[in-house]
Amino acid sequence: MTEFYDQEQKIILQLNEIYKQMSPKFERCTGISQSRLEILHKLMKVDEITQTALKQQVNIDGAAVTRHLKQLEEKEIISRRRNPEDNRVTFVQLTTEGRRKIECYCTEKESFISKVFNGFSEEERTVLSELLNKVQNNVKQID
Amino acid sequence: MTEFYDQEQKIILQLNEIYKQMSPKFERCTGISQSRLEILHKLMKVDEITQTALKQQVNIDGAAVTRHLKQLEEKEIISRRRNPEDNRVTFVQLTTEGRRKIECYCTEKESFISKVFNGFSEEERTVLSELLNKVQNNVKQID
DNA sequence: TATCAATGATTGACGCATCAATCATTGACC
DNA sequence: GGTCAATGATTGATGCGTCAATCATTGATA
Repeated sequence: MTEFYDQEQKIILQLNEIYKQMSPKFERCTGISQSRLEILHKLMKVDEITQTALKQQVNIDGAAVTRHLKQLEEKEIISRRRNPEDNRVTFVQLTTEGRRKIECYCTEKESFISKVFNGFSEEERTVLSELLNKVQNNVKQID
Repeated sequence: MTEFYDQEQKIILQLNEIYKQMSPKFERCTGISQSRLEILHKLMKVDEITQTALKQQVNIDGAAVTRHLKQLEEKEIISRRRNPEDNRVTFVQLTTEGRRKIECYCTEKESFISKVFNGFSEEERTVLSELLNKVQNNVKQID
């Protein structure tokens, strides 16, 4: 109905395209998927964390978390153990080897991200972040 | 390296989250996935179009296009025919029934999008679109 | 103590995207 | 006319996400 519909539609399209273009490039450049690196990044900041807490922090489905962790465990990047006080919950932790590897990933990620914001002023970044925040809040309220 | 790294990283996170939160809600609200609706939207604007051209316009993999069209064909929303002058290429076209159905989807989409931009001024939308464009161009140049 | 609801993790089925491999058709070139 | 590279569409394998169903464990309660 609004006369600004075309503009709005274009922004939605831009958001989608950025995501679709960025994700595969991120993965090629850094050697790891965004989700998985996000998991590892959370793990890096703590000693040990509950799988449920981790799931909430990275905001992906528990099933997906389980599968990520399973593979990371096979590669011996993380280790898991049951909580002896409550056998339902499992603790997740980086191995020392894992912790070392992530350093590299993070360096690559940093370099990737700086390319994404090439030519941006601090002002522009701030404005962009605020506007995105506004969008995000609106989206959150839908339904 | 840059001292603004945290801010940049946050924006990347915001972009991802918006995408991840918006996509499923879009689908629930409109009753159709974004990609599929984008395909139909392109089809609505033309009489007939080549499958390759369609693929380029929606910017997704040919394999995915084939699979979408296959299902849309089964539901009799679109129809396809070979180009008699070159049997390799296939033309895609909305059926009249399909064209009718899309009207509804588009109405829902419009309502959805207006919620996403609730409270935005025209100025803000313009700035956002420009900044996203800048991001997109940077991403395009990576690799 | 037996039952039962809640919680956490896992698995299965599915959707949607990618890439790589394959198949059919075409057109150019010997 | 036969060969061969290019083009367009399809299929298969894989990755990653969702939801729904299931399983084990726990704690409250009759």
